[in-house]
Amino acid sequence: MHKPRKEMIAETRAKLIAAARHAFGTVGYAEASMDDFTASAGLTRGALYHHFGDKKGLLQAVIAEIDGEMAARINEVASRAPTRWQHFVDECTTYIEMALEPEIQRIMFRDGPAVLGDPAQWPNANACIASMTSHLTALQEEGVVVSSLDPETASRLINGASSQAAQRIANSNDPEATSKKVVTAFKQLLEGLLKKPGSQSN
Amino acid sequence: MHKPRKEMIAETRAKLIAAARHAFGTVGYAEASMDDFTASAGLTRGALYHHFGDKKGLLQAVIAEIDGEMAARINEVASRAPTRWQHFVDECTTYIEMALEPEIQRIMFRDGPAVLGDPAQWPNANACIASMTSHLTALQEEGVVVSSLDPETASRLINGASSQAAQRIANSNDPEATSKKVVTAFKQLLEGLLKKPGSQSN
DNA sequence: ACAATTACATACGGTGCGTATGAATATCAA
DNA sequence: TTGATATTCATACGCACCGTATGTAATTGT
Repeated sequence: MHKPRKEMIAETRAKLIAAARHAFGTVGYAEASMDDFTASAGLTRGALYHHFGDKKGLLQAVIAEIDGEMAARINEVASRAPTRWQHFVDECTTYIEMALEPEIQRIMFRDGPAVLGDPAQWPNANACIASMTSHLTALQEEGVVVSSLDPETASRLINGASSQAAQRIANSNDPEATSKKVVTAFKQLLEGLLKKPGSQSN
Repeated sequence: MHKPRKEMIAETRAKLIAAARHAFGTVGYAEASMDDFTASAGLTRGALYHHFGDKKGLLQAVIAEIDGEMAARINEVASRAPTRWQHFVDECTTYIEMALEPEIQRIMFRDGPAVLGDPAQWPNANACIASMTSHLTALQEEGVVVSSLDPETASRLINGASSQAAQRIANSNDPEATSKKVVTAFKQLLEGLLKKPGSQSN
């Protein structure tokens, strides 16, 4: 007896996910040959179909993994910030930073939605949104943010702006300069959520 | 002599674009068989490769056509609005409305970016953004909008939020109610761009 | 230890894409 | 008018990829 069986299974699953993640992140989902990247993991498509059903299933698994990592990074940043509002802003900027990585951009923002549809409907990948939403509700209760808006809706809109922000930076030929411009514009948008001192209940 | 040749060519190009647009908009780019939708236009792949090079080229042509229509609709709405700021807001909401159509959502926001990459880099499909950008610059010169932000950057961010807004409405099981929530949240974000009365030069 | 299940590889057929080739028609010059 | 040329599009071919069906070795339960 060399290894417990459950371990072997988890290992092959992990190898397949890792190989697929690399392939999807570099050449893209459509161009990634199942024969190729399963072979690069020392396996065949047989294993893939057995564990994940089909190519889409494997993409779902990859996305779930990445989403988990993103949520972890966001919660990590979440730990230290002076005010809750600053905390929220940091979450957003962290999100933008993560979206700068080509792998995340490609898998989570381009191929993922194209293959699996609206990310809001994904069952396993909404941890980041959930975090932002809960913080927004708290900010509303504290009276920092206008109470008229639905937190999850706002989170989604901000998310859309974030991904555009990241793409703009990533595709720029002067990332430093555009990064500044993008972040200031982004923060400016966020200020629209703040309750103005002179207004009541809006 | 039945028809001038140039007309025949334009006709077949139009037929191919129309057939592809329908196929891409319904079953999606990846699932759209070139044999199938060229046949539905009474042609074969031979014509497609001759005129558009490959499947991606045809997608580009479809996108260019849709982008032209979107720009036309936006400029149409642009004609009448009391203030320039209201004009800008109307542009955004019109954009959201257009993004509600499944065909536009699928082709312009999902398959398009997945196949052709960042829409900001598309050579032929930026008319809507250009319009919004020019209006933003005008608003800055009038002192309505804060001068610290780059107009095109802001337009892109707003665009990202808009597409998310549209997706949220489109995938809702109560589109009426969520539409209200989404639009209010969206307008709230836009207010972040407005210059506050009490502040100077920010 | 033997049956049954599981984990994966192999083999096969079908589909869709890109290219190379071919045929028909229009254009143009003499 | 006519012959040469170019253009439009169809047909034919090979290849890569995907999904399934089947086979096999190893592991688990009894």
